[in-house]
Amino acid sequence: MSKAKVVVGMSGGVDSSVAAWLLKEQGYDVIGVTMQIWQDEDNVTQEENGGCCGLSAVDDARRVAWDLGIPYYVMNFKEEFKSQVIDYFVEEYQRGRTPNPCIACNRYVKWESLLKRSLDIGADYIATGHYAQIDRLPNGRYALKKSVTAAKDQTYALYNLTQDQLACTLMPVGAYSKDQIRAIADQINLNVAHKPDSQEICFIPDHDYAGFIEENAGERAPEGNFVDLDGQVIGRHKGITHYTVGQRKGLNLSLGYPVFVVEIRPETNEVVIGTGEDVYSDSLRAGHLNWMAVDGLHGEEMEVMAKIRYSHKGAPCTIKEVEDGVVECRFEEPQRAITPGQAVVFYQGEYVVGGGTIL
RNA sequence: UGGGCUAUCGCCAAGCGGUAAGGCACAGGACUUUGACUCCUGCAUUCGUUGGUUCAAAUCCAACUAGCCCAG
Repeated sequence: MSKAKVVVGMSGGVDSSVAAWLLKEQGYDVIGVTMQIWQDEDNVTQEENGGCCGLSAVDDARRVAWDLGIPYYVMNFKEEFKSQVIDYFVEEYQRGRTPNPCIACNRYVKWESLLKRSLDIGADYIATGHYAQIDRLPNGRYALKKSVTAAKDQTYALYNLTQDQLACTLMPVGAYSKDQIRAIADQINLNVAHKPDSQEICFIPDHDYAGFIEENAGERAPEGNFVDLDGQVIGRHKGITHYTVGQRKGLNLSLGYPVFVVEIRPETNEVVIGTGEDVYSDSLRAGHLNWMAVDGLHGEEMEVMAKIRYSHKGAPCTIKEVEDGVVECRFEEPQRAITPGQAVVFYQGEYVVGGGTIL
């Protein structure tokens, strides 16, 4: 009988490298794959900390695969990445929303496209170096479970995976802490053992979001008014794409006390400004839902912990479906900067119940 | 054109003869999958200008300049 075959998405970083090694140790037939998703072949700017998907990725990943003695391929996913992640990212900002491109990338590129091609070449599973675990629950559904180290947990960015995708996915790193992973990398002499963690959005290495959006949209977001909650004009803004809810820096507004973005109104091209208190709110609505540990609410209310952004610790709230495909979430305590476009992910205990996009 | 008032960092603003508070903004850094939040650091040898009094002036005096208000 042949061993189960698994394709590991290798970014060249410590986590996915160790994931590949762990799977090999566990007896899988491991194939390393690096997804090429955004670089221009000719314009190779090697960033220092290379994001999750930097170009340096290929060299490092190939080296690791060689060291581990596993076959290695580079697959081109630029088209998928462009249409599913970059276009989405740009359009959301133009609509005055703040997208989370990593979630879209995970769902539509890393899983949908990579999984399909992996199955095409005869693989049984795909695997990544994410800090998350997958369990099959008594109700038969697959659900993400938080990684053993809460600090590194990445379930938030993976809430959108489907049952089919989860059924064919392995995340061996989720059972370890970051320190353990680095220790393993050291033990097996991986040259990437001390590579810094990736951070920031991988396709905008220079952090110039507005410039990137302008370049990809082919037009500059028009300037407009900053208004206060009473509708009084209090200044001019540089274009809606420069702002996100809760933002303080870069407003260039000197009112004597700190002010923050409370709301972005694409219809009128206004950015609403308020005090630190004005940016708190106790409820939200979410659409584009994806259910995980359960298959829906079926008209029932549910008590969950909800995370409203990647770094949020989570807050208790009750959720209920208020119309088809839309869930309302009422928090016990007001939450800061609930931002349209960001994901809200619901947890019960260690498991991801589901999630959606904040409306 | 008379009379009065005010001129201190990009904005607001302490200071009232003893050698420039603070807030906001801004910049850099830490953190970071929101250019988010938060935190740390920096940010007027100089007080509209020119003179004068004094050991010592942003603080007192004079003139000039600018702005505001009242009178016309």
